[in-house]
Amino acid sequence: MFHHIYYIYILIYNMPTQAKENYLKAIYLLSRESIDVSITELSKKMCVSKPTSNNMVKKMEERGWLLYEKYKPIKLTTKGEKLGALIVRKHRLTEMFLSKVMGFGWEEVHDIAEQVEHISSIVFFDRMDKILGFPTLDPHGSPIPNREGEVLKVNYLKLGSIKEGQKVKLRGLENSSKDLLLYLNKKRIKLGTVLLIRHIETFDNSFEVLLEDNSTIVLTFDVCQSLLVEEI
Amino acid sequence: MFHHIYYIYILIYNMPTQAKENYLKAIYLLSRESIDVSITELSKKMCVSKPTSNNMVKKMEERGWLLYEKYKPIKLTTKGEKLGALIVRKHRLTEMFLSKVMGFGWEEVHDIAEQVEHISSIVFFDRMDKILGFPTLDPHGSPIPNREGEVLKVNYLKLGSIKEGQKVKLRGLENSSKDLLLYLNKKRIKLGTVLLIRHIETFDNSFEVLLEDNSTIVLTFDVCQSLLVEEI
DNA sequence: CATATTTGTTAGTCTAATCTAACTTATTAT
DNA sequence: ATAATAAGTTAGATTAGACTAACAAATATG
Repeated sequence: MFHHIYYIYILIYNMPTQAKENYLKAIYLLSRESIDVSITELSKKMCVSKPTSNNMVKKMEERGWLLYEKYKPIKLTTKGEKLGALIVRKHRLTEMFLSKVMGFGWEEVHDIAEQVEHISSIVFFDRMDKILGFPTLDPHGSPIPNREGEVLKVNYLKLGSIKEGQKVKLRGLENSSKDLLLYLNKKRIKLGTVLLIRHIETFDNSFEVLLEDNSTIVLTFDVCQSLLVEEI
Repeated sequence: MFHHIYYIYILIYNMPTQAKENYLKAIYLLSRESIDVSITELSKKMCVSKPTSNNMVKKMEERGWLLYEKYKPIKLTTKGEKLGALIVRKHRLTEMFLSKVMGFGWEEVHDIAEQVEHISSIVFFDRMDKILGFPTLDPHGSPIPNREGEVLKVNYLKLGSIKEGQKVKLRGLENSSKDLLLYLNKKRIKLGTVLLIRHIETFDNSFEVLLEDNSTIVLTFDVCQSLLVEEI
């Protein structure tokens, strides 16, 4: 008689709250960067106390989204992995939509997407996807997981590992901090920009780079390590 | 020394949570319909118990959003009125965006907007507004409050109050329930549709209406009371 | 190896938002 | 005018998500 109510209860129980979605996303992204996700690591990423993340991890384990043993790294289950990927999918699709359809700059999209990603409507994101022509990369060159949570493996190199004289195209960013994005704007560098490494200064590892407009700019090694490129 | 922290605290304290935004919106909309908002009324609208809405109303009064005296109707303050209007603004701008830019049907937009309206980014909604060309009405003909929370007064008539022989144009809806919208879709009636009242059946008050394609449809009085029209 | 440091856990508190049960105060109807 | 009904309130409980203080366990370091 009350089977329906039972199933609805189970359904709601298994829906991540906004907070849990954020934890899930954090664990997912850290894992993807091959970082061991400890309770401490997670609490740092989420800006919460250790007991808070500890507690959250236990609740998420109960829901079958991850496995955790004291002092061992947190491991997402298949279910948790998929949930995490789908949140990242919503985030990156939104970023792409904000950029391509609504005309926002790549430095503006993250903060807005951070809120939009928690919208549950599936049709909403499917429509974005369709309007965008089913993109595979977001405005920062990061891959958009597909509807099954599967991610295209992209294999770009850090500019810092490229040799003098090489010509490369900017394909992605290792970190998409607003500061970096604004810096790149100022230097007129965007995805697809062609860079020729004219000289690497051995003293401080800074890169002298020639742009297509024949202007030369100098990038610190730190910045170079944030730029993912493809040799051309 | 800690003045900044104090101000940030005050700022956050004065930001409505998602729940409070929903209460504010409900009170705002009920007030606009000239309905006396009692604790009971509010609890019904919000689908919560009376103690819950009672409690919430007290908290909102503390924040200076409304005035309440036992057994008397809830009255929004200027601040509360504006906050409420701005949430409705976000909701209706979103509906318009979903309809005009993303191609959703007018029966689909409400549920999605219900979530999007809680996004705090101001630039996000301003951009929607700009892309839409600063619309004043949503896809159901309801007015979109401006950035100051001011609302254009629209003065449409209920179809039910129109006399036989009159020709009218559909301008808005008294209630935008999904059922009504789907029904109107089926009858091929949308905003702007011209209706000629051919005959009013005295027996059940049903309206025999001629459409521009020369087809005749019969609308119950209830449906007629939900249709806001302009005489032409 | 012993100690210091880092990591994780426990216990207890807090706020927001919800509930139920039981009660009080108005209003309405007979 | 009084009893019945509706409206509002109080008290106490719950859950999610956060905190601090204090302690325990593992790892790292001198």
